[in-house]
Amino acid sequence: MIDRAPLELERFLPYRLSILTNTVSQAIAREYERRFDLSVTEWRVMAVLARYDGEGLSAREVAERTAMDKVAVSRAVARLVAAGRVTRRTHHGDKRRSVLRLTAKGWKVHDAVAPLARAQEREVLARLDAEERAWLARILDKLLMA
Amino acid sequence: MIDRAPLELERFLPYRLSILTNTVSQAIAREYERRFDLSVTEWRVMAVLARYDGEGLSAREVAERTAMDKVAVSRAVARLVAAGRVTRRTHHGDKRRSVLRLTAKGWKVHDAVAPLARAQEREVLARLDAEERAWLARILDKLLMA
DNA sequence: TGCAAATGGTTTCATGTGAAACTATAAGGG
DNA sequence: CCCTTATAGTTTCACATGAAACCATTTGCA
Repeated sequence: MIDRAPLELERFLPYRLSILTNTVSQAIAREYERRFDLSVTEWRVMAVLARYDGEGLSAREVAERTAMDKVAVSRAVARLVAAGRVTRRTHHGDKRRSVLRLTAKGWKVHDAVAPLARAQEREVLARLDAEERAWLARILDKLLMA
Repeated sequence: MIDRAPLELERFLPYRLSILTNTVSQAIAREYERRFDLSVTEWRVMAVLARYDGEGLSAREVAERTAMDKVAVSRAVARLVAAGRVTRRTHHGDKRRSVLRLTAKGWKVHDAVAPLARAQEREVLARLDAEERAWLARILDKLLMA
């Protein structure tokens, strides 16, 4: 049986996910790109550095925790270091590895952006009722695991 | 009250949506990009042309129905025309507008790709049970309207 | 009518991005 | 130990993308 019925793009899951992701991400990204000269990739790097602060993550660990590839991380880190938002040192005992940490300046940016991000998330979730939010969380968990 | 708790990226909705969208889209996109030399944007254009066939859509209408901007559509159409998959004529009575249609060759590609796309969607949805699928549809409807 | 504003579409420019190649260092196996 | 292989990270190249400028045509209205 040949499957020739026209594909209805607006009912097609990958398409709908793509639209939703773009609108949700862009809404906030534009804001902090403009106000802080901070790209999405840079923000993600800052977020994980903030979260695992004190440990001093390597670029590879950042890549793992942000689902970005190492090239993207390398570039984001280079910009963050140039902007004085992140320090990069060499790992004791493994000169290949870098040790990344937020600077005080980096923390200030983080503390300004984090509430914006949270507010944006709340705004989206506010359009759902409690039951829908619970299902959404569950569905994402399921689809995202391995 | 200042909101300084570290932002957990892996629980953050925009981030999770972004990961999910990328994995879902790339899984299939890679396949038909390689086999048919067809980008995601080109595929979307073909999908709406197939769906509204006979009417002969303009580039603007394609843009509306694919949520792509007019630049992206212009480029995708140019490639499709060059590949002989789409014809472009000038609208009767409005020389600014184009009238786009799939060629027989275009239909062949469409008929080969559409089942791949559907199969990919089914594969994702198969990871959810019936109840979850219903909620997902409902949640996307709600989040995507307006 | 004639002219400013709007519309359809393309081109240009500056920037972002992934893949692959590359450098440097470390680890592992004979 | 040496030498192959693996790993961390950067650079290069080729291409995708969005914003703004642009051209042609049409519309609205003084």
